[in-house]
Amino acid sequence: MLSTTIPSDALAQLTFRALADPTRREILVLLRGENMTIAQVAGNFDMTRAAVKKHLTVLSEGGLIEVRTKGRERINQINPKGMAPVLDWLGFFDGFWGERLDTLKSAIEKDLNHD
Amino acid sequence: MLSTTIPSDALAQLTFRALADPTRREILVLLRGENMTIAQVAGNFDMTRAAVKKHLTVLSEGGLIEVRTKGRERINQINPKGMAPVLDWLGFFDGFWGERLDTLKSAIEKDLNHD
DNA sequence: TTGACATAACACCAAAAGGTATCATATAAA
DNA sequence: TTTATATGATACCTTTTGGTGTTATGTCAA
Repeated sequence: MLSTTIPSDALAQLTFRALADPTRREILVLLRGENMTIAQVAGNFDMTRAAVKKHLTVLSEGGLIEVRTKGRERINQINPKGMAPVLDWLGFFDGFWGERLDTLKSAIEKDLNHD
Repeated sequence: MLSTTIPSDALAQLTFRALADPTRREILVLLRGENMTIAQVAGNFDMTRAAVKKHLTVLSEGGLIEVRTKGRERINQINPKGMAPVLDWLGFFDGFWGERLDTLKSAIEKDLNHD
């Protein structure tokens, strides 16, 4: 059965926006392995440090990373809780997906299997 | 446990982009209930048909909707399969996003069972 | 066939996004 | 203290995005 209330989208907007850029998603993949300073992140891209900093700011606004100061460095760290609004929004479609879809299901299943 | 292979992001880019705009997410919520022509979708927004058409094109490019012609009308219909690249990408972060993604997965799994 | 309607296909505009370059500031280290 | 380093902040440029308005095309119906 389909829900009738629309989830508050305002909460999710900044997160969706943060995820929309491939560089930012790549940064998340990097930070998944270890925390990094701005310079360390920038070392992985063919882009100025200032440009990387902008991406980090957007990620931070989207709640996907947290930044803590350590001396003159800024340590950027993934914030797993930040994905919650997106997952909530996707969850709104649960019933719909479940009712009709097979390809999506197999994608999810595949993921479940190699955990 | 963390995966080591980075998922192909090219596949997901158009989908993430399509989801990044609040109007487009709202359109998905609308289409979740019923299929609609462009005019019908536009009727739900304070925006010209042309503007709505652009959003529908982006959603289509992202694989999130499918359009079929019926006479002079274009019926826009949700394509749940289109969400798979996004869920795959999110699945890459299992260890981080943790329970919430698990919950989403189990909800979909549950739906699998009573098909 | 003719008229009404649903959409396509532009051209155009303003704002936002992604990027660079440059300079200032704070901190670690010599 | 002096010097090198890590970052912040600002200004500026270019491309993309979200939107409008107008005109053209195709299709249904009388």
